[in-house]
Amino acid sequence: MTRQRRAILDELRSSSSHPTAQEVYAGVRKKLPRISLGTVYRNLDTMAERGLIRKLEVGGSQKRFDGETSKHHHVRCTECNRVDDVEMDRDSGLQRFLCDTAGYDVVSYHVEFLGLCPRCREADEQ
Amino acid sequence: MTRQRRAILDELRSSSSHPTAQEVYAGVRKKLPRISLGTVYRNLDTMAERGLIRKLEVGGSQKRFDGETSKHHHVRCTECNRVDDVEMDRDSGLQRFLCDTAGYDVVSYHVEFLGLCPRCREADEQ
DNA sequence: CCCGCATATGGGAACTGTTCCCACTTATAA
DNA sequence: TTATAAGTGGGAACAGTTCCCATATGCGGG
Repeated sequence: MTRQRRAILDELRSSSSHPTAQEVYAGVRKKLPRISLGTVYRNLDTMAERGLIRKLEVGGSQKRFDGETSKHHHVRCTECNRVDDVEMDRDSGLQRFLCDTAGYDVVSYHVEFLGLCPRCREADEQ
Repeated sequence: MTRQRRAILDELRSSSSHPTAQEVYAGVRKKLPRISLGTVYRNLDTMAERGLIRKLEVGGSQKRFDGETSKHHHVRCTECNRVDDVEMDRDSGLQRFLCDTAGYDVVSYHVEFLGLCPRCREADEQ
């Protein structure tokens, strides 16, 4: 656990905004100005593999990361791509489909809601 | 409706594999060898905007397209990124969450299942 | 406390998927 | 036809990410 990895983890855990790698990089640079972008990507990947953090499977052109590893779903703003959490019980109705779908060995699923976040809705109304 | 656009639409409609832009390009080139990749991207985007086709909001590094515009969900193989359809009733339980979630104006949602497709499962077992 | 070594880092080059630009062509309607 | 709005091909430019490698660092054993 290097200084850099620690800083990246702290940054992610203290953020509630599901940042992209570039946003994590920008944040961590305030404490470690010489950290490289490659290091940020490398650590985000290895920590995600080890289950310390979560790499979100959402649409959009950039990957997003989450310091909260418990299972939950997301809303993404179709305009600014901001991602927020959705509180929601595990839907047991969905689980029924996990076993026998197109011959797949289904191991998980995720739900993404799409809509306008409060900021963008307000901006649109003006 | 140009020759090129027609060919792209035909290619998509005759495929059940949710191809990426590059795969569509490869397919269309059999009929129109001089078509450019830019034209494929341009037409996929405009047809998606006009609702002729669908741009899938799935994870993975490449966008995928679907000639079938009716609402349905998807399974993606975690190994080869192949995408298949999931037959599933609209889950009215989920609809309840659409109105008041984190202040968002939610307009849609999608579900993506993740797992191993038959081919990859078989390959893994060997 | 220091050594050795596996592992990580910084910097930049390379890669992949996508978008953009522009001179030229084509579809469409008058 | 011809005018013109829209689309095309080719390639350059971009953004996000991964890779490479010489150097540096964390860490367990002596």
